[in-house]
Amino acid sequence: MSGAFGKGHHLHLIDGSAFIFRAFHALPPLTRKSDGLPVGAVSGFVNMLWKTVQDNKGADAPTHAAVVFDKGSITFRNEMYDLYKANRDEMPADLRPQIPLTRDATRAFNIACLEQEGFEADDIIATLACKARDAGGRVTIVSSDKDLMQLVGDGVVMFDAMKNTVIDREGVEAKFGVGPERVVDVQALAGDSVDNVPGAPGIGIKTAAQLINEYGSLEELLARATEVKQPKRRQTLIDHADQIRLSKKLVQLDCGMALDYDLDTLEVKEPDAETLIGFLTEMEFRTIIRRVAQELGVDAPAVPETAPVAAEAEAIEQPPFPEDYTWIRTEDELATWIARATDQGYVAVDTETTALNEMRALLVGVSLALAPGEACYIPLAHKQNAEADLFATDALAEGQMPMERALALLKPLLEDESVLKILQNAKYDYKIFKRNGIEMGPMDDTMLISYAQHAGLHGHGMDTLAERYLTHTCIPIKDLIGSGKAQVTFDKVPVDKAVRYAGEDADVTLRLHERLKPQLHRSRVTTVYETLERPLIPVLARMEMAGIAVDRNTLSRMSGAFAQKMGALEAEIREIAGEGFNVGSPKQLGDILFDKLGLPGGKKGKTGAYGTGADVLEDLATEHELPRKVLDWRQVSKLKSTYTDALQDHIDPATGRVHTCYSIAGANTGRLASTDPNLQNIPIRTEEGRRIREAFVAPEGKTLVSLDYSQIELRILAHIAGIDALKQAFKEGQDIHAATASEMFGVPLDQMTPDIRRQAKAINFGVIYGISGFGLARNLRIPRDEAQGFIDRYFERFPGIKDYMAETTAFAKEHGYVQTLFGRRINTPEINAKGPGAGFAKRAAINAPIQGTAADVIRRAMIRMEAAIAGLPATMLLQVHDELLFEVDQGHEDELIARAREVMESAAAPAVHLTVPLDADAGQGVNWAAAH
DNA sequence: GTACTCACG
DNA sequence: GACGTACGTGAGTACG
Repeated sequence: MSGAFGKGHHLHLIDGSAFIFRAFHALPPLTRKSDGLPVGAVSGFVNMLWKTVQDNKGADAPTHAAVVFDKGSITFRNEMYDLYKANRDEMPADLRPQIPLTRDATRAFNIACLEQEGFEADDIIATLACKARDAGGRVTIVSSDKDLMQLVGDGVVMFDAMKNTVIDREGVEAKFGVGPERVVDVQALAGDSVDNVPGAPGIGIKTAAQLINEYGSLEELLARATEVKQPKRRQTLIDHADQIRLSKKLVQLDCGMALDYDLDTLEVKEPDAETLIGFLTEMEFRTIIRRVAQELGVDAPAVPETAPVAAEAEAIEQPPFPEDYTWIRTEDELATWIARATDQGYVAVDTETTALNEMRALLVGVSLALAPGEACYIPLAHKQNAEADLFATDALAEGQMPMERALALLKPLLEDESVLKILQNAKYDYKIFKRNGIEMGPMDDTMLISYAQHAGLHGHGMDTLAERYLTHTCIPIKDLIGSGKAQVTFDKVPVDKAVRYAGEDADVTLRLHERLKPQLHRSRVTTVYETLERPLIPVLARMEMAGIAVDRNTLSRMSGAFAQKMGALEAEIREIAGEGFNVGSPKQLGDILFDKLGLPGGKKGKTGAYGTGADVLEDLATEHELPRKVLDWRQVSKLKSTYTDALQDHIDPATGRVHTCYSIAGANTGRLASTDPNLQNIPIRTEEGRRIREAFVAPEGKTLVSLDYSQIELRILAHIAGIDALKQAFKEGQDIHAATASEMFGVPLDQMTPDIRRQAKAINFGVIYGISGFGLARNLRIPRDEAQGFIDRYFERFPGIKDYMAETTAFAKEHGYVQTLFGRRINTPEINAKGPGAGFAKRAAINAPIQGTAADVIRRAMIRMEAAIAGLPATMLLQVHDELLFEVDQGHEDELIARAREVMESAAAPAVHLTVPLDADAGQGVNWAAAH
């Protein structure tokens, strides 16, 4: 492509500064091995640049490209408004030295590198985009910065490299509610807390868009401000007209700045291999060197191995992912791999099965990895290709050894105490092997290794981890088994394809282990991983496999009764509403309640739909009889569909029991989560719902025993925040909510009323959740100032709580995470965000150490429980956050309760000495309702 | 697939 | 000084 820039040309403008900050914040700190220079942001920047270049090699490839940077922090905007961007934190010390290196990187890629003193990157991008567009070419701005959205239009789009999405005119309208040409008007009104653009106080993007759409433009709006109906808005617009005009100037990008560059100089050029490799070698980016060298068709130079500072060297040697892996067909071949694994003392293992549910899944094959790029797959139960063999689809495919022979060979390896088995989501494979007579151990789990370090930052599934830590995209399982109706089980997958997929899984798992395991130490969560995560794998596996007996007849009878009740309610509702409608549709219900019946109630934000939640209906129930009926219907409907119907489908035909699946790494705080089915939300709060627990039964001759921690989160709060009055109340075994009320309101305990106690209870819970006047007011249905008064009094009476909240928030802001008493880390990446997200993050940060510590305590109890009740005819079945449910032979209930209580009440020790006692309440009965 | 609603701690 | 708010989950249903 040559000649002056014009029609047919395509210019890519990459927002370099945004790239750098994103890289810096998204990646763990990485230093150059030889001298410790921080290079994490450079590494991320280079990876993103390389990815952008590679992804854009298709038909729509750019003919011209440039990376644009900010230069200096003082721009012409500061002359207009000295507070512009004044709220920006200073650049982190680790990032500063990396800035020039990112310029070097850009030049090494042979991409034009643009910056100009006194101008922001945005202005350079604006000027070039306008020029290119006016010359008849097309422009793609690689950025997700909303300030650049004003440039979108004919021939100009944005590309969000993170989300991989194109932002065009429609995308802008979705974000701002107006077209690109009015974006500055909306921004001028709404202001921007990130850039410290003042805007109009009290007006956000929503309101701004509405005003601009109504008046056509900002100028028109300001000129006719006196016509605005809402008095508050009108006054704001009149009072702050100058400030709004200034804001517009601040957000308006300069399309006509004098540039030192010409579009034609931005023509895309192939990078010079020597220069680029040279730069990367200097940076010691081994992985990317290899990839770049491969792409450019040159040999990758070896980066001299300097002595790593510590064992947790970051840039691990990573060979490319091979096209294929080894297909193990014979026992001899398998024996060779097993011998090598045994010899080296570790091996990554993965199983392929016919289902996600381990109770029903059948083993189809096993893969092993010994080193990065070196993995094999042992197919065991693949079916003959159905198309090739129409009449014998049950026949096994060629090239597989007998299942029992393979398992007999694998068993000694998998059970070898001296060989570490590395798995992703080990509980799954552990159960599969267990069902095949193999008790696997010892194990490492990359999912849990990631969770211990990165809870709160991202998910811990293999695809996510591979993408993030290996920059590798895994073969999607859908490519093999399809999706939806056409989905097949893994045994129908042709073996050659399965080899590639399964081999990759084991390979990725091994590489993730190499990458993440050494970092456990650095994050100081090794003990968390080793004492709170890993030991839970076999414990939970055994609980899940034990399952709990559920009586189908009880559920079935209840379903019938619920169906009748729903029918009756539906008839009544139809009568009252005067027409039939789907009560289960919030949309239709909203139309009936608010449009047809004209009940008071507003629309909700995002979708414009009416809110019809229980709290709304509850308020409406005083005005009309319909909402109450709907509430009743909803309750019954929920119980039927979610519980009495759905639970029946989860009864395993083989065991007659329900086997839930616990996810260890599901909840950020360290809590477990229960799925398929969720047995942690079985009703209890209403009498009718509670009866569902009667269907959870003890088999003949056995009893269900339940122990639950009493007020564990409040106790932990009292300990952490050092609230003597609360601690004393717990030590004396007082009713804690009554004691709180007594402290707060000065009411003696013997004169306590249920209502005062109820209010204190709500405050106690509120404190754990990161209280706000608004939230408490809503919960107690009292005026907001009254709620705020309660909170103020609470803090006055228990100043330690306020201190705890302030200290926790400050810690989170400084470190980006909070900790439980046992050292569990919960990352809080949003804590320093501006805007409404900050409130959420703050409350989550306050809650996480409390909820997380309680989660740690019960984990410790569960891990110790098996040994403590060994010898008793008892089994631990379920965990519900602060409750453990057991099944025990009749006659041994008291012994079980005594031992389990001892374990639970002493679970914090010796790691943590709690200054409050932990109490566990016990119950027993023939079903769960009776046992609680 | 997303939004809404509601079950639990 | 306004904004939008209780913390953490999973599942069923409606709807585009």
